[in-house]
Amino acid sequence: MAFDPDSKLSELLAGGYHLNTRLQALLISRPLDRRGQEEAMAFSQELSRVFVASMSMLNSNAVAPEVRTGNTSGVSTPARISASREEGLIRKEITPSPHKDGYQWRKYGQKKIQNCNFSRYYFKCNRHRRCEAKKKVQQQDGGRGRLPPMFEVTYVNEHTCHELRASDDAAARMVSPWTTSRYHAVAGVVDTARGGDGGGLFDLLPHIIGGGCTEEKVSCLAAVVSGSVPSPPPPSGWPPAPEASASDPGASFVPPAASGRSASVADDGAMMMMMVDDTGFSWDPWWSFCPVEEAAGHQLVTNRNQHHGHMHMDDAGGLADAVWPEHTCGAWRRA
DNA sequence: ACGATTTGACCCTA
DNA sequence: TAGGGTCAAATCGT
Repeated sequence: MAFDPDSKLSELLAGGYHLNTRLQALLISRPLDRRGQEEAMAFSQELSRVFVASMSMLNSNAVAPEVRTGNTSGVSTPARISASREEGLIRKEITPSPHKDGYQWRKYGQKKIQNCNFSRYYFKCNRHRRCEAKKKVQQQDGGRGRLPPMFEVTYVNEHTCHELRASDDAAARMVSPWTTSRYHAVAGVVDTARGGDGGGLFDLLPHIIGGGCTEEKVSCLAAVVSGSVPSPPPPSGWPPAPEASASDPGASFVPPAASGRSASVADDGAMMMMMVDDTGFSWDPWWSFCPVEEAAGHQLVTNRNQHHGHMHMDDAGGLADAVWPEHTCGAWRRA
């Protein structure tokens, strides 16, 4: 496939602009609590990454791929950057901090490499199962003594987790008519509240999502409905940790903390979240609402090991509107 | 119990 | 066939 650096750069910058817009929306929407700050920091980190990638692309346009620029700051900024226009988009960095790149990675291999004193480590992006971004980390020989060790990090494939997350989010709004109408109802309330002083929100939302309406619920709903769910989400803090609602135990608003887990239900049982992807398997958490009657008395099926939460529902296309309730029921078994 | 990591085996390619 | 890359069962950590 041909690689067009100009359109890629344009795409990158457009993404950066979009990120900034969302960061601004986050900053003006409400006073920032700790989680808000984490979200803002995640956006900021993502923006930094966009800048670095953009500069990398500009550099690669100006110089031959193997001509690298130096950096002696000793911080997480890549000391040297090179970019390849080969298919698969390979990018190399020499850095003292190979793990601080704003993404979540899962190690999937380690190999002793010939003529290298250190093993090579293999990582995959852990933000979305279908994100094909990978990286290899190889500590360089000669980094001993007083000098900090340096690592060559080879990135393979661009992150697609942002788009995958966004499409998951979009799919969440296209589920069953029941769900869609509930989304719209919540959206209307949230929009109304945002347009005004927000004072009516706590009065209205309980009629939609049930009693025990907490700020936690409202902010999460607002995030979902307004599309400001971080994409990609920060490494931590989203979904909010269960303890975030500890002050309101009656609400039991506990978002799924990990893949393969069932979600919880609001205290009247009107709302729940679960994790499904378009392959029919349960994976990263995303947010949706579902009539509790379909899930009551059921339990999410999970397996152990890397493929936690494997639960094949059917081959009817995953998240198509009409089959959502069916999928939901297929994903649950009688307790 | 479950997510993350380790690590030997296997696969692919030059 | 050797070496690099990936898989996946076993193990670890919380």
